[in-house]
Amino acid sequence: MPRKRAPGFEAQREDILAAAARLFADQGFSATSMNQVAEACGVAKPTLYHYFQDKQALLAQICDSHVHALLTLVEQVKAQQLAPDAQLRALIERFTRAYADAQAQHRVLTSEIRFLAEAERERVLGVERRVVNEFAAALALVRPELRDARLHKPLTMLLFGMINWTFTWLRPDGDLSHDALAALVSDLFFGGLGAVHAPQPVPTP
Amino acid sequence: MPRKRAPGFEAQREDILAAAARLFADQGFSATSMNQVAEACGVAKPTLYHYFQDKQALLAQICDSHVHALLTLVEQVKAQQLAPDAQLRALIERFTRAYADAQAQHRVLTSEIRFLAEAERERVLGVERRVVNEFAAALALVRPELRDARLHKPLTMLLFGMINWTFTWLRPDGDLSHDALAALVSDLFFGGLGAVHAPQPVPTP
DNA sequence: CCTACCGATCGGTAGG
DNA sequence: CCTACCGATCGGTAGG
Repeated sequence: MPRKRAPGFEAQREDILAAAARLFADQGFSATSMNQVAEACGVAKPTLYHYFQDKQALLAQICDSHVHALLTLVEQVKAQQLAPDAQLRALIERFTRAYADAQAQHRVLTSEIRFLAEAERERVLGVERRVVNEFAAALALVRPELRDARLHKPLTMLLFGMINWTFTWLRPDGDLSHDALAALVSDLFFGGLGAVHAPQPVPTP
Repeated sequence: MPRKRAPGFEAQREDILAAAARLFADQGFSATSMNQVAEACGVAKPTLYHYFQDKQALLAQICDSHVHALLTLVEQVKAQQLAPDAQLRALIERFTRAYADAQAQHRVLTSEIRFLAEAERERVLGVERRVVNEFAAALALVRPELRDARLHKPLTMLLFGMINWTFTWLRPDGDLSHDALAALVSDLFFGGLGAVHAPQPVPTP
């Protein structure tokens, strides 16, 4: 019989995942102990093993759910059927905001994925690849000749670099809001696309 | 009397640092054991403690020497007294190349710095700040109104994001060389700078 | 007796 | 869901 509130298995599970994501993001997966996770959500260590098989399962769940959230976000934008420019701008804005809303999950996804076992890592990377491919396709609609020059994916990764790197320097309470940042990234990237010249249009024989 | 070769204290030290940098970059600082470091350079673990006080001293030395290499690189470009555009382009090219030449050190500097004790971390971050400030100053020479809008540092960090993020996707044996990447980053960033508009020119009262 | 290093093992703590 | 533990391995150091 619960004492204070309905236990809420799912709610407790989410609490644990959120606490783990924050700790993994701040300290790294390896340097974080299961005792720290337990303490952060006010339960004893063995309780964690009631909700998750082991430490890696926590990491896998964080990465899986966040990468699927990113994929859903891309598909939502795609479903809007915007013009190419507007679609790419929308993607940039939504991803910058997603980063702001799920900072810890995003950092775990990008930095701690190497600690997953191969099967889980490949599954997550597969979804990541779909997200990147959607971005690259949106970019190719804006500047088709960049796809012919095989530059649409490198440019997509440079864009992800700008967005993902913000965790190292952007202060949530600083002068620059995430909205202003999204506008800055959009302006910079769109302006830059116009200046990129495709040198060797590789023929496909 | 040495058996095979002159022992070379400094050479052995450099060997250890190189092996540690690679392991720390691939596995993370916490997940790398001193035994692994020792094994990677063919010595017994206690030998490591003849060259370095402890595991953290290895990390501190890697970060210190790499961040100073980056600072030296910036100062070399500055000493060339190039025109603003050429100087910023030179910085981008040199940093992209530095990343290619010292991939492991660069990844350790950007990802594992949190495992340093506060004093060492602050010392390294201080040098990093000087590097960023030099980049931001070079950028402000190209587009002075961006400094007035307080966008020169965010834009500098977006540039670092593009360069530093390459470790997640750029294959050393892939189609895109580091030279081609440097040109791509330069074109994209310079083109983008022209498109960034400084919305609120903050007056300094 | 010094240096440079090895085989063995220390006290503590990790995940489970 | 807690107390009490385990096999193993951690970073660091003893004697020789």
